[in-house]
Formats: sequence, C-alpha cells, structure tokens
Amino acid sequence: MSLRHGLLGLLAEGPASGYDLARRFQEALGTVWPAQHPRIYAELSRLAEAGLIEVDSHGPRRRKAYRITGEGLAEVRRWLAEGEVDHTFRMETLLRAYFFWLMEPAELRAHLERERAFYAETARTLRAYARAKDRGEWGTGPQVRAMRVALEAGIRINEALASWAEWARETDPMAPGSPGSPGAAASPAPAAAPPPEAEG
Amino acid sequence: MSLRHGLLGLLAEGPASGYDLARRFQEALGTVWPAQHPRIYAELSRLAEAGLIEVDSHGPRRRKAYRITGEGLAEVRRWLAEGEVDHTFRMETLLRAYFFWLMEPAELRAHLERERAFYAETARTLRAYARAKDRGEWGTGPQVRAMRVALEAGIRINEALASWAEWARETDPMAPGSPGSPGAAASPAPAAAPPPEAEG
DNA sequence: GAGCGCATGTAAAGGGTTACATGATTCT
DNA sequence: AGAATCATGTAACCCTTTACATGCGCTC
Repeated sequence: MSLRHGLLGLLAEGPASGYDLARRFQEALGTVWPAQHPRIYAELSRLAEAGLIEVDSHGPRRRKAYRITGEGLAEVRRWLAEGEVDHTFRMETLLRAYFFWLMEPAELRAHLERERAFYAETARTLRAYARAKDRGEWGTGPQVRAMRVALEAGIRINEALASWAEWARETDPMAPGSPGSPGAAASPAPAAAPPPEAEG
Repeated sequence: MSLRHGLLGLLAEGPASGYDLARRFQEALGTVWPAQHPRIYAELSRLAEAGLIEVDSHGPRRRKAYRITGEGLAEVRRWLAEGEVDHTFRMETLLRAYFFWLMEPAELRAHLERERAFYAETARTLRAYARAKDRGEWGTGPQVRAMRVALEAGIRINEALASWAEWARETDPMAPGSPGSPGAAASPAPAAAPPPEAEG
C-alpha cells in the first residue's frame, strides 16, 4: 500500500487539504496511482491519528489543510530509502494480449490500432509537458526536477507500448491463414484443447 | 475487474482446476495481474453460479476441474471486443519517482542502479523466453503466438524502464550543487514551502 | 510413517470504487 | 436567486491480501 506514502510525499512539498491532494493525485499521478477522495480523506485521518501529519489551518468552506510532521517526513524518507520496490505493474492492455487468440483477426487489428493511437497520443502530450518543464516554465526546484524524471518514465513507457501495438499489428500474429487461427468469422468454435466427452 | 475475464480466458484454452489457474496466474501473469488462490476459488464459484463455467471432472485429491461454457466463451469474447480498455498502470517505481527530490543524491543513485539492473535482467529473461517461442519450442498454436505478443510488450516495457533508470542516473537530476537539492546529509530540513507559524 | 507437494477452502482485515449526502462560498 | 464549484464526509459493496485450517496422495 503506497497511498499513505504518496500523500506524505505530496505533503512534504507543503500543506494541502484533502481536496487539493485529490486533485493532484488525479492530475499528476492519475494513471500510475489512481485515488478517489473518500480513500484520501480516510487515509488523512489515519495519518493524523498516527502523528505523521497534523492540521495546519482551517480555511473558508470548512477547508482543513494538513501539514507533514517531522515523524511523517522521516517516514517517507524511510520508505524511499528502504528500497523494497514492488515491481508488479497491473496493466489491462497486457492482460488482454494473452487472449488475443480469441479475437477475430479484423477485430484484433482494429483494437491494436486504437491502442497504438492512444499510447502515441499520450506520449505526445507528456513530451509537450516535459519540454515545457525543460524550458523552465514550471520553475527549476527539486520537486519540478523529480517530476521531470517521472515524466520521462511515462513518456518512455507510452512510446514503448505504442511501438509494441504497431509491431503487433504489422506482425499480424493471428492473421487468417496462419496455422491454428480462428477461421475468418467462420466458426465461433469451442477453442478448447480436450473436447468435452459429455455434458454433466 | 478483470480477474473474472482472466480466468475465463485461461479456461478457454482447456479445463483446469483452481490450483492450476493459481499457478498459471502466478507464472504467466504474475507481474501484470497478481492473483492469490483464495480470490481465484471464490471467483470460480461465482462464475460457476453464473453459468459461465461448469465442473468438468473430479480428480485425485478432491481436485475439481472446471470447463468454460458457451456462455462463458461468449462473455470473454464480448469483453475483448467491447474495447473499453482501462489504461491505468499502477507502478510503484513511477510513484516513487515523484518523490526522488526527498532522497539523498547518493541514495538515489544507488536506487536507480538497482532499478536499472532489475529491469535489464527481467528484459533479458523475457527475451530468452521469446526466442525459445520463436524457435517453436512451445508449439505454434494461436495461444502460443498470443503469448509471444504479450511477451514482446513485457520486453519493451522492461527495456524502456531500464533505459530510463540509466538515463536518470546519468542525468543525476538531484545532484549536490544543483539549485535546491537537499544539501549532502547536512540538514534533514522540513522541505515544506510555507514555514508553519506555530505548533498547534 | 514422516514429510512434501497437491488441492481446496474459510476468516479477517484492509484497500479501493461508486453512490449518496451535505454544507459553504463564489460567480453570474 | 440560482448555478457552479469548493470541500468534506458516510455507506455499501467489492477486490485483495494474509493467515489459518484441513485433507489427500505420493515418495522415501
């Protein structure tokens, strides 16, 4: 679980309210770490209870800003230093790829083209952001430079996936005529290996 | 939620027990879609109840193999065709990158080197698998070709991340001397923007 | 017959999403 | 005055993980 540390990390930049944090999670970390406001408010309560953050100020519309404590800052730093990184990356795109053999070739080609377009466009958008940061439009502080590094990872992953989708479409791995491919729209065949002997 | 469809997809290849599916989820889909056996058994019960799968056979040690039904096969295909792909990729590596500015430069360099090594090694392993498949060591059926395509995505993502980690380490974005970097082990400073007025 | 690996589950606790609810302030 | 937006939360449901529990079959 890293929402806890994500919140601490954002609060290390300065005080913020649950609403602020929800917005920043959505904008900055939306694709790598989605978080909805109910979870965020709940987690903030827990963090406050644990003394890792504390109420900084009360604002206009019951706004309540939190501030990270020394303990909290130590905890993020401990988390970052400790090093045990979870390397799983949950990606539906990749899960689906395992089941491409169940798709009609035409459908698959269309799907891969949509995927390619999506990742290429995302990479393009991120690259524009990166260039803006490189021009110093967002300042040159350490946070901005860290974000630039994160951005670079996003760019490279999206580019990799775009080029993968293109490669897959060109390779046409499930093309009709290839051995074992589902005959073009002909039979919605059972597809299973050992044919069932009898029902029940 | 795609565990449901993941199970249906695997069962489309042929009958399997919960135990088999847990093992295959771990081995084939472990990094992209982790799933533990309790969830798998629970989901199999639900799928059976919904008529998407049914008991195929009973084996030695209370083993219970399931088989996909026509309805189940239609459901996976519907899922694959429908197209609404969730493009979020939860990656701790990327989340951490946003907080690199909180790390000591030396620590960060060490971290990036560990990450680089990990992704490079993973890519290497996957590439070896891919070559084996290309030599036809696992057959040439549609499932194998689909897996080859998925494998290619894994290779490209891991290569992208390895090259990113190397780039980041060489760029040395949080190097001492750069404006605003945490002075080498000097002050465990508050780091926050607006300094708190008073305690409590 | 001891131990290992196969095989299936339950229980508890926590994480995450969606829907619902509400109040306060600003803008038009 | 009405609408939009800021802001915080509760409730219900589902997903996920970890720990616990148990029994069968094979191998040594």
